[in-house]
Amino acid sequence: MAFRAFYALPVDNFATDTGQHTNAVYGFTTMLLTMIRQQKPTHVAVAFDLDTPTFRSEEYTEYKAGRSKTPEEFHGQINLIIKVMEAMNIPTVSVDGFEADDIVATFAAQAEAAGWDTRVVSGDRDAFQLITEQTTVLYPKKGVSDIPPMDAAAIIEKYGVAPERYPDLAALVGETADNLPGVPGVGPKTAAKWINLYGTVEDVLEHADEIKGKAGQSLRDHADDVRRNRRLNHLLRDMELPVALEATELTHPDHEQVEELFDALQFNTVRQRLFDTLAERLGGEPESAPVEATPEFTVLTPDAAGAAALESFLSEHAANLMGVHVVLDGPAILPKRKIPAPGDYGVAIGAALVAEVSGGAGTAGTNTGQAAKAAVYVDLWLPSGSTSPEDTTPDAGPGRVLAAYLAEAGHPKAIYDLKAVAKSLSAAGHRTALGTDLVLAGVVDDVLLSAYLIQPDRRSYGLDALVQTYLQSTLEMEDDPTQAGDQLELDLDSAVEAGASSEGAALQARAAASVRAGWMVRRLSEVFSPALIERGAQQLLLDLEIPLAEVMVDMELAGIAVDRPVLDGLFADFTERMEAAQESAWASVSEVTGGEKVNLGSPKQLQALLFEKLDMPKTRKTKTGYSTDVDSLNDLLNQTQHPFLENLMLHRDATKLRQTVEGLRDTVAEDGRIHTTYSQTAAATGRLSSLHPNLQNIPVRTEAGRKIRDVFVVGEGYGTLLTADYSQIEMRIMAHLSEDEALIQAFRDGEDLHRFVGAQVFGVDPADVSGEMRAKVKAMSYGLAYGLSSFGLSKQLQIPVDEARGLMKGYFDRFGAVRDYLKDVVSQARQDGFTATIKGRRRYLPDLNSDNRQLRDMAERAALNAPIQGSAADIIKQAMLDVQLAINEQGLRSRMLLQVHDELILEVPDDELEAATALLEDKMGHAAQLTVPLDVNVGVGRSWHDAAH
DNA sequence: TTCACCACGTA
DNA sequence: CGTACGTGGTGAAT
Repeated sequence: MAFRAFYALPVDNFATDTGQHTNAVYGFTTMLLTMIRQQKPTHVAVAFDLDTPTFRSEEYTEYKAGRSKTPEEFHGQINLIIKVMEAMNIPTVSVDGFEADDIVATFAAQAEAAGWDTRVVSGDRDAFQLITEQTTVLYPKKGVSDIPPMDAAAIIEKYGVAPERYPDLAALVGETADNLPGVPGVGPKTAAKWINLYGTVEDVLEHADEIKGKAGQSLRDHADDVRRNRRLNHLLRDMELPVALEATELTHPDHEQVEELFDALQFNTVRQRLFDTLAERLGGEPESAPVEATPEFTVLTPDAAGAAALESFLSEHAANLMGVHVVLDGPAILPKRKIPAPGDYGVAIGAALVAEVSGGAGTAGTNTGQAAKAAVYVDLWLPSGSTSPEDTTPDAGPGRVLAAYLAEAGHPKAIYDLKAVAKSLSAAGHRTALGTDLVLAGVVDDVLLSAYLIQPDRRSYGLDALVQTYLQSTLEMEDDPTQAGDQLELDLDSAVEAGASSEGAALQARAAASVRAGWMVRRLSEVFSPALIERGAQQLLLDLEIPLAEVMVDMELAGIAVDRPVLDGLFADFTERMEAAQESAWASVSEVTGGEKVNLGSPKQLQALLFEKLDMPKTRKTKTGYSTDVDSLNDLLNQTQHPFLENLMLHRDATKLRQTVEGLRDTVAEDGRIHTTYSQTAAATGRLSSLHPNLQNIPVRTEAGRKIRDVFVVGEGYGTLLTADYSQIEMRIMAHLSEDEALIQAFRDGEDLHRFVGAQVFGVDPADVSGEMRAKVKAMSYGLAYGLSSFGLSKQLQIPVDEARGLMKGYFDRFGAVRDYLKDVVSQARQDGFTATIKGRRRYLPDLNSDNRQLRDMAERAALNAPIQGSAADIIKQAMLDVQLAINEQGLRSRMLLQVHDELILEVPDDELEAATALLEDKMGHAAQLTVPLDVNVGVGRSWHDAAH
């Protein structure tokens, strides 16, 4: 059942912050609680398999062979389940040499003898043989929520034989999972026919000669297999068990132990369900409604009465933290290829405000009673039939009151995805009844950002996923997951039936969903707040990430102007190059291919051509064959001088550039600008990422690629683009964190870092450091921050491993503190379980203690890099805030448009150029106090390319 | 239509 | 056998 739970529940949604997976624990526990509630047992025991051999594997060494080994993520969860059982005072039994099903069968036999009704819950069909009048088997159909009871009638209906004959049927058919082959060509239907004709397996075999045809011959040929199967699938019913039947009586759980364990597992909701379920069974206090139940709410009418109702609601609750959920109707309903433009970022069509009445529940995790809640919903959508805001009387409705509340910085709000909400509210005036844009202030928690700070390497930060992980609940309208799903439709139907208009019903449903989401945001905030404080991440949230989200709203809305003709010209140019290279490539192999046009974009077809038809030497292995990446192709070119390879690489280059240009062209909005979207929760180190399109990977290294940067230009009404980037920020952070005197001195003296280091490593004068030496040292210095090995360095520099090792030794001899620092980072992280940046941003790396060497090594390299990359991210984020603040203070029109990890791009009116330059140098240069100066380079130009210095 | 894989652009 | 990302093509599976 634990295994079933493991595969039924998404492993990513069930993990503690430290990386312990809990999906099997969660699934098993909830399944057991459901069983207790449904079946109302007086006695419960749980049996486990052991890893050790059993009498079955002794008899048949192939038993259960060929099973893929247990996934890494399942590891350790069984022990956690046993701990949960201990906390619940439910005995767990396992016996060396036997399987869980034998234990279960023995318990069932004892119970039957004692005249008890028995339920066996098992994911093994062999348990069907235990079914009698008194004993029912609960066998999971799928997952852990659909576990129908199987009695004799159900078995007969499903398999056509009585339960006691089921193992006979299984013996004939075979069981793949146990590696027990049956009679080839015989399925359940044939087997059932024979069993009903003759009886047991032995009876069938006795009459084997009477069975005609292929099946009969097959049976005779495999009689031994069948007998073996039957022996092995027979469950023992007379074992010696270490626990007496009477000792399995269900009792009250160990309250303290459950609290402690569930704190560690971060089960915040099941704990209540556990106490409630057991209390209900054992006649304790009455069951309380779950904390996550949707609050009762009022939909405010779009008139003076609604406004008054909202006023009164706010006068009572606005001073306290409220969960605010804004219904966005936008990207979700836009066709995928539609290019977002200002006003298209999703439109706010309603908002729910949810408060927790003081005197209700305490802090998260210690809730014992039901929280008192209060909620209202304000719809902002244009009423049916109206085409413009004028059709309504917004001044009289609750919209104005809501707008004032949202804009009031003194009213604390918890929200989900501040940036997205603020963007859509800023466009509210276009499409809602309010006729004005909305301002959002007073956000003291964005649970999206809180979750990211707590666990920065999650795959999904969707509200539903967070609710699942941290509240073990769902956004679906019904708490019971087995009944979720059709609830919304049901509500709609019943409302329509009751005579309401379908529009009214839709409003009601929208309101309910919004209120529920608002409540979940409120609850998440409650759970996250203490967690943030415990991690020292509260400042990061309040002083860095939340204000940064607000800054990015304006950056995203601004976008960056593009020169359309230049863009189109590049596309044509790259297309031409691509086609030319393709023709040449095809021509250069036409003799081998017979003119067949290989798809140059298909690694698979390339492999066939290069390694089979042309019989070139094999390159690096990939999962699906041999690599055709640039390094490999260059190696091949050196060895074979085949012109196809050159043409192929030219084609690759041209295709990639063309693709980049095409991607940009597709995303130019109607305002002639490209609006990227920054993700604040994508990179585990704390960096931002850029999406739709990604403007953080625009080519720069090659001449042809750099031309693409000429496409990004200053927009109308502004004079120039201004770029400012940090020079060698990661190396400076390395110097700061390692406190290496030599490195620090180099930066303080303002020397060319790589020249300086080169001089040290090669033992020559800085003036005598050749370009080649400098390049080697540069590669090494940066590589160190990533955990580069001598092997990797040798490959990158195309030098012997010994030489690479010598380089590294030379480096560490001169910069010993760097080596000590790198060593300390890993050992400290192994101890703490996390790394931290200069602002205290953590990254958890549980794999540092993994048994798997590859995983462990990867985690070590991540541990080396995270503090450095993450601190750089902290610094530029701080700089962005400081820059924006200074722009505001000085009343400048200049505006930030892009961030590319260590670079900011601004749009500046001519008369502000001086002020903006000074401001950037100052704010970026002083965003952090390091032991070394932060050096900033500023460039100016009409395009991004020209502004590069 | 979805997914894994490869390849490749940036810092 | 250096980190952190996002995008897009291919080809197999659904």
